[in-house]
Amino acid sequence: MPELPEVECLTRAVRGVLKGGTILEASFHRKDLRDPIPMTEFRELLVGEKIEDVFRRSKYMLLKSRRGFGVFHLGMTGALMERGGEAPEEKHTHAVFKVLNAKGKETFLHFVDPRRFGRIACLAGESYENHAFFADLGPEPLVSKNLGKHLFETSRGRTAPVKAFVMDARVVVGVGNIYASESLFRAGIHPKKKAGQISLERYEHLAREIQATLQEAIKAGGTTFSTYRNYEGNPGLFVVDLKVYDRAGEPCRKCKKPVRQIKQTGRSTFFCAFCQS
DNA sequence: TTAATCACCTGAGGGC
DNA sequence: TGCCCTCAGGTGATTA
Repeated sequence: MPELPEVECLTRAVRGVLKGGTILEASFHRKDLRDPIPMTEFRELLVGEKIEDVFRRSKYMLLKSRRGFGVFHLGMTGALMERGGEAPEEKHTHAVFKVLNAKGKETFLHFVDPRRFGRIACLAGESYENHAFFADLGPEPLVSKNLGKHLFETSRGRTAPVKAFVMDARVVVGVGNIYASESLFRAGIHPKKKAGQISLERYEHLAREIQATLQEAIKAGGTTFSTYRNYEGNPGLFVVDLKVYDRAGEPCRKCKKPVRQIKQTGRSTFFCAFCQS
């Protein structure tokens, strides 16, 4: 499932193809995903325009043209893959973009999303920061130099469990269910501990582990479960390094006691009751 | 304001 | 083999 590392890997791949290039055609095979797709506006803002940049904010990938931004979110099962032709190769191919890359070669990008939790949107103008998608977002964990202090200060007075707290994109972006469980395990913090009761020292430790976990996942090409595929259509490799996620009942990699699974705010949480307090 | 719950959606997997 | 049910989770809306 795409989280920040997967979107970062995708963004880097798409940047290599599309920055300095042009979208020649945009074909949409359905009118809506999570939201209606603004097909006409998307074509007006991006088709035929030079793509000046491709970048990521939170779990969104943005394409910048002279006239505005294309916005992609992969939701739960989304993927954007390079393909040799225009014809959909998969059942849930919802959009196909014919692209002329910066080197003058034609290629096709297919947006595939079986569960349709993804999003294709566009924004007119020169800035995106004030749009509803982005206005309330917290800092980027990979570039924030004072993430631990930020988490500590933001959490004062909060009674929500720390796992729900770090998954809140208004607090810090990009920490999804997998990496929240993994980072808390690595920092030795129990996922049910109240966010407001955790010390600055422990938040600084957690911040380091969030950053390290995300960086390692990016290096490995992202995490894969049943549906995630990267830009080339291949699975990510980070699943082999997961310490607790999806390992309920298996021995903890530190103490050998069984990893436990609980539900928190409707999500599965995996942790070691002996290593995390 | 904060926290919890629900809906959206489809495929995988288990039980019968 | 086929049907039914449950589960998975990012995000935004709704409720408490």
